[in-house]
Amino acid sequence: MDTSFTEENYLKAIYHLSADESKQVNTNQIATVLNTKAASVTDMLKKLSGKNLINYERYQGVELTGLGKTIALKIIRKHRLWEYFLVEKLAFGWDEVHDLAEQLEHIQSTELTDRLDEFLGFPKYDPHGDPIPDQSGTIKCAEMKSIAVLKAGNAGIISGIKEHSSSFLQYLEKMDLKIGKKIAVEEIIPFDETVVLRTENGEKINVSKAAAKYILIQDEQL
Amino acid sequence: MDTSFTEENYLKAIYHLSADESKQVNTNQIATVLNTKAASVTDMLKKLSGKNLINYERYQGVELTGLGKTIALKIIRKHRLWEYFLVEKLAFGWDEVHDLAEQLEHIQSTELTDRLDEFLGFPKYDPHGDPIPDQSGTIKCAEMKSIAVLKAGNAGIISGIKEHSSSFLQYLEKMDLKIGKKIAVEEIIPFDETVVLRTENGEKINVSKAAAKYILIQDEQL
DNA sequence: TGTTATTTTTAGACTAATCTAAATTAAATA
DNA sequence: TATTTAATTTAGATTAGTCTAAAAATAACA
Ligand SMILES: [Mn+2]
Ligand SMILES: [Mn+2]
Ligand SMILES: [Mn+2]
Ligand SMILES: [Mn+2]
Repeated sequence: MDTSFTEENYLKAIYHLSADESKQVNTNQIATVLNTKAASVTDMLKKLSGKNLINYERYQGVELTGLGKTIALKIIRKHRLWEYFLVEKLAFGWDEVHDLAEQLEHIQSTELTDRLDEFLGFPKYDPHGDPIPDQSGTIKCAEMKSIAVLKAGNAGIISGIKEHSSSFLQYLEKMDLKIGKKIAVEEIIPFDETVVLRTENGEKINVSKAAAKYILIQDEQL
Repeated sequence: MDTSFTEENYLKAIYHLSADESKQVNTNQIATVLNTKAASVTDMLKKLSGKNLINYERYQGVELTGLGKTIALKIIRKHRLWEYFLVEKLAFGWDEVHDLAEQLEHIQSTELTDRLDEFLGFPKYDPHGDPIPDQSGTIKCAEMKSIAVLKAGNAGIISGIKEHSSSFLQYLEKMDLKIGKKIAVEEIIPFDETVVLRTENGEKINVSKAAAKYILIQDEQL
């Protein structure tokens, strides 16, 4: 029961696509996120199906089996632990670590993963606020909402993002909108729905509707 | 100018073989250390030659070009830095880290390598006493000799080993023969050439001729 | 030096992962 | 419902890396 680098990437892609949309995942969606062609995806789906990692019927889309989900979560665990390591120990910026983690997530050794986890102090969230699955593959999924749905007066702690492109990460960096920061919505300007945020130290930050959609907050600290 | 996982392993193997024997490396030697067949090696030699990473003429063996050596040293640098990380930061045993480093050495990013180096405090030697090439690929090659060639009364510091199998590493572990330990040769028993070592704290350790061959010492600390 | 043994290379085939182009199935819509 | 459009699958080819078996070159040695 060995999974190749490539198979792992497919499982991870299917996991993320089905988490976002919580339904059957289509061939073309997978092709898009993996930067490959639909024909290649079909070939791989047959292979993964043969290994009982996905449920697949021609033309009907796919979903992960229990085994497939377990493997996907192991990859995601490694990805996020390595991202945490790179930011916290090697002083990389949060916009610089994803591509490296894409490589490191394929290192095969649960022993290494678990020791890294311990070395890092069992972090719950990666640098982008995404939850890190524990040894058993369990994810602590905090209740989060986009600041685009908030009303004036609402408050919370920035806890996650829905967009991981480095241009967006750099935007947040520039705006000083960091994970863990406490913010309150002061007003929403009607004209273009700009969200005006107020931070704990009185700073005012204007966020466009487009950006607000991708910023997630949590009500209270756990 | 991109080198694949496989190409990197060939370059590394050729480097190590030519360091040991300091001459042309043969097809069969490479096949042996890489656990592959001579025919596969020939194919790869042609490919590496086409990329100017080795000098190769049919039936005459190979040697690395300057470029090939540079790449090999980068892989070795990464291998040894990761081994150091695994032992010093994640508390792995020195007999457990080689296979993991075989995977980690192929992670592509000089930025990561250099930051890891810094994080570790720019170590000069890996857990097995092998020198870690610096950023420019320079190796500090200390003068070492096998304790099998010593006479009674000679002394030095255990600084390296010539055999990296985990069974040998575990043997040294059991004998409490660690890198950095100061030892003196008390006597060499004529019958079977057993080397009797005396450590700084008065401990006596008997080492067989077979094992003595693989243990390297240095005269003085630098 | 001629013959045998060893090493190395070639020839041809295989697998994993990919692609393009064509065929098929399903979905959308007139 | 019939027709058009979009999504998906198949067919056939390609590339990297590997293999076995056979041929060719070199080395060993009688
Ligand atoms: Mn990431
Ligand atoms: Mn992340
Ligand atoms: Mn090693
Ligand atoms: Mn080592």
